[in-house]
Amino acid sequence: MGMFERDTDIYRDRDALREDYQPEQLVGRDEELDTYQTTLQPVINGEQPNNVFLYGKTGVGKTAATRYLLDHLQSDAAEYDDIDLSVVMLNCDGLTSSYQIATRLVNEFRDDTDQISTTGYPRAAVYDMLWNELDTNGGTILIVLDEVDHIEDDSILYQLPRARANGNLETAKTGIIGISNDFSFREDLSPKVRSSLCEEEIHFPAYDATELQQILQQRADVAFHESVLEEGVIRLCAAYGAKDAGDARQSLDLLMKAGDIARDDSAEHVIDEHVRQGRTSLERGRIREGIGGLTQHGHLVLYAVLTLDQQGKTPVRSRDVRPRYTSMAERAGINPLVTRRMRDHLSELIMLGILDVTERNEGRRGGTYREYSVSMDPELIISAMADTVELVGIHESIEKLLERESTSTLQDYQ
DNA sequence: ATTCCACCGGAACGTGTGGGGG
DNA sequence: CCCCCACACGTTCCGGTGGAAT
Repeated sequence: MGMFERDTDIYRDRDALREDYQPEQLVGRDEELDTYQTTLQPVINGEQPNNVFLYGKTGVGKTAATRYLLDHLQSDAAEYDDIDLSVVMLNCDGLTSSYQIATRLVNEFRDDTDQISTTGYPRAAVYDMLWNELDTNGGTILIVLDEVDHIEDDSILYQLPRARANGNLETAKTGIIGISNDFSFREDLSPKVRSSLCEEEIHFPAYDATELQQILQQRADVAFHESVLEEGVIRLCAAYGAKDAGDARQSLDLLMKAGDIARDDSAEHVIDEHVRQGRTSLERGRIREGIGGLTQHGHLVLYAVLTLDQQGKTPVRSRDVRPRYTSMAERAGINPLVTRRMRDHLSELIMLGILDVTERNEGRRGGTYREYSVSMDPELIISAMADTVELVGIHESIEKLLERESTSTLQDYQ
């Protein structure tokens, strides 16, 4: 027997729980798929494709539906000699500008050996390269921009649909499929862009609890061997996704995590307890990821709120976070940021789900302000920070603070 | 209805970093 | 080598906001 043994596995096909798994049937999206299919029809007819705008919360099947239909579209298009269809899918997460999108698109069309840098060129030069690539490729080109709301300027969304009219493209017919979690993104678009990008709109509503359970069941049937899942596991995972507005992805991630934990335990069944452990583990990962991406100052601000929380001083308004933050910065030998900037860091921590905020208004006497509190187990955050953050002297301060917590002598920090 | 508080958050501007092309 | 470009992160300035107080 070697060092590695095959796990006696509860899984039949674990990949069925992965996000990129493509089930043969999409649950609960019949209407949306119908409309979607109709808007793609022109492609098969060899006409100029429609631009489509899909919106709906995360994990409601927008991307899945797109992949599903485009797969079919591509294989069906292959039946017709006069149709030359290319599909480019680009996730805009982490890309903030049209410029970034343009460079990525150029690279999508280019050989691995011929990639361009994502910075450095004049904007117009990148667009020229893009038109060039599109025209060289030719035919019908569908460009899917997933999470398109991450782009902060309209430019590419304005340019792409008009490229042909503006004489930048000769042969290629392009269609854009924009996918967004954020409906307000649509409102923020300039009217010209909105009318072209959003000529067809499809709304994906959140899954309800029943649909979520159906989806989980469908995947679980493939993923696990029979009767591995204990009664209630599916329901628990579905509830987890449902609390955050019908998010199937979250539910599936959790189910997979629970399965993995069960497997590590060499358990024969996945039980509620595994799901609960999975939740903590996912949560931990999320925090770690969020914290890893913070600036030094972001860490200091977080530390400030954490220590205040440990002293029972939360919820705390930004005004009262400030002195703690400055003294933290001093300890670390770093110049503290200006108040305005500190508030930005607080907001960022909220976006990451690490802090909570409530808006308060005391009117003429007190004015409006926000109160911050720690939104999850401080121990989790502290352990994540200990791993990802290097700030001389600060960890020690925190640890002392936590120890002294019990003896409640905290003058040091007053 | 109007005033006023306190701070929120947008916007314009500055600086440092890293990659371009010629 | 030079100067150009985009971008992340900060600072400065300031108009906006919503509800208690008047």
